Amino acid sequence: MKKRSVTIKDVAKKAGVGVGTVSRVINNSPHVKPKTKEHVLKVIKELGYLPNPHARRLSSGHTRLITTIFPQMVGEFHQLLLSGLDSALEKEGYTSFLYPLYSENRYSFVQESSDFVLGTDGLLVDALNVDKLLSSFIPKNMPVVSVEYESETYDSVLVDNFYGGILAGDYLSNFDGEIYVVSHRKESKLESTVFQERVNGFIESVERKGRKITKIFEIQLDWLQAFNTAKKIFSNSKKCVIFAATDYFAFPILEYARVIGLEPKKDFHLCGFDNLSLSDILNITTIKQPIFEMGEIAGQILLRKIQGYIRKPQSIVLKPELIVRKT
Amino acid sequence: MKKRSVTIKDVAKKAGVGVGTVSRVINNSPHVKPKTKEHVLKVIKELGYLPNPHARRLSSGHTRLITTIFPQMVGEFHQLLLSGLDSALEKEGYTSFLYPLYSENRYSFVQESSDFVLGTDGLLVDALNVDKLLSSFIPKNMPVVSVEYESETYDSVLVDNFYGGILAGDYLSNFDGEIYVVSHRKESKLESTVFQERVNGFIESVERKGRKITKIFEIQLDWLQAFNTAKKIFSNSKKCVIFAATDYFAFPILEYARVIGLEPKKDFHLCGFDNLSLSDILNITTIKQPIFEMGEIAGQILLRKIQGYIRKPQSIVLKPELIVRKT
DNA sequence: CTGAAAGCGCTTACAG
DNA sequence: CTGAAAGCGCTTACAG
Repeated sequence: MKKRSVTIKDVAKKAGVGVGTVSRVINNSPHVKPKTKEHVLKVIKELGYLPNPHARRLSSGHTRLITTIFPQMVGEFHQLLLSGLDSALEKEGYTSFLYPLYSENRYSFVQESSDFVLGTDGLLVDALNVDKLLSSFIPKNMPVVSVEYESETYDSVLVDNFYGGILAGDYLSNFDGEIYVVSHRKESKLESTVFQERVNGFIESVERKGRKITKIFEIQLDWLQAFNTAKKIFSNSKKCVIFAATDYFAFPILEYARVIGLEPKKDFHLCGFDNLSLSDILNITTIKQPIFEMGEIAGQILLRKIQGYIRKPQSIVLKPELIVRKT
Repeated sequence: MKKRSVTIKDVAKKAGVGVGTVSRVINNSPHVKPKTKEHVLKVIKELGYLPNPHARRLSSGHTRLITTIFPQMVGEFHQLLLSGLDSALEKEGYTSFLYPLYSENRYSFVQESSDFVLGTDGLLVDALNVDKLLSSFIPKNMPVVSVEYESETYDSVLVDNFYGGILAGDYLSNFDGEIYVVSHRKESKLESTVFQERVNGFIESVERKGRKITKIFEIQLDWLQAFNTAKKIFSNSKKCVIFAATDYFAFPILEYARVIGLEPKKDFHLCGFDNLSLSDILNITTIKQPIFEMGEIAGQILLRKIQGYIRKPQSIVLKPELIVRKT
């Protein structure tokens, strides 16, 4: 029932020019006489003409759009990653929109109706096993970059999580007390293994130092679970050192310790991972990831692939860094 | 240079049928003989055929896609809102992707290249002045729903923020001490006024009770700023009551109080807004918003508009609720 | 149930 | 600098 909207033909007719000319002006082609352009622009405004994006994309073959897929939304982390991505994309007039997989339904949706991914020029996948996720629904020639997961099929950019774990282990091994690890349990088989790698590095380091890990907890990405885990840890031993595989867990742990009157660096030691702003505020020792840079590099690679650069997929691995603060 | 991908014609030819038939099978039309369908499906698989979404959208006129625009990414809040939205959209085979406006560039991008919004069937805008944001770039017949902002042009669904402020005021006025408010300063003129309304309601209530507000702080949506604000507040007066216009601020305030050894409900009182899970963990008294419901209702309205339902724009206003905990 | 054909609204050589 | 026309890859009456 919605009345047909105004098309390029309507504009052409009213402006007394060919549709080609109208097309040129809306695409800012330099090959239009200024006077013609001005006139066409006026008619466009009068008619309230808005080019149909589907038609444009069908004939031009591109959209200047990128899809970004990732598991849960972790506000600050993604804002940083995406800012990095934006900084690369903007230069070429691209932008990205997001498709977070925070529910089962969303997992199946991407896999079943790849349609909306195919409707963009490229795909960035964060912290997910792209190789399994994409399967046969994405054509071979679709430009894809994997972040925080080392793909076998596509270019990847990630941080050396194992080494990050080593750094945390080397730091925490200096202190007395029982050693605990609080890590993330994958909620989907498709999530990447970054957490496992961090833990593996940590284990490696701790063992090299001749220490033992008392217990490893694996929980969901959830404040409350981390809080309750802290409760368990501190009920076992007041004197302890804890590696939280993400700052997101480090906060509630510190918080709980404070509630029961424990003092960081005296009663316990704690090292997080990520270096989110909250670890700065709370003065939590952590492993810093270059998040913005990951996004930026991923964007650059993606753009190159879209532009036709072909090469064997390779991985770019950035180094994490220990930031010692007051825990 | 990328080799032309396989089209519906290729499939038709190889399967020995017309393109119409291929179209019918990929669209799951019931008017295809099972045998034909099976055969075509086989050929599709052999050829690795993937329908071109742009062509589909151009001729069918729809995408079953919704754009969701909102300011910064606040992990949990949006995950809830979007889950509500999903629950409405999924029933009709729709899904939404996100376009957060966390940077200046993104603001101008939506406004300049409305293109990618027009490429979807509908638009959900959260916590933004839609009326100004959309201006002339969105055609009049585009289905739009506004959440957390009362639009003059479109349907809106929101919580009665003023009343929420009243609830907070009625609660906090019971306690002695200087009264402070920590609210959000808009980072863009286009952000909605929910925070202002909460504060207005709070002021109204407090004045009715014959009390006075000592100071109102307006800060960015940032842990550190809230933390530092708490520092200022507590350096003025140890005995105080604080209204944090979002739980996001309530946490660092509580945290700071704890660091300097203050005890909630004894030394100070605190009421947040939103009822995010962290306020539950930290036992912060707060004003609960029905976030999921907002998303769900918005989705239902959007769907109806897409389906052609036309009516005057109206607002649906939900009631917030005081949740008394240990602050 | 199926095929041939028109049409969706653009872009882009091509010829002038 | 500009117009007429082919083409992008589908969907959908229409006729059979």
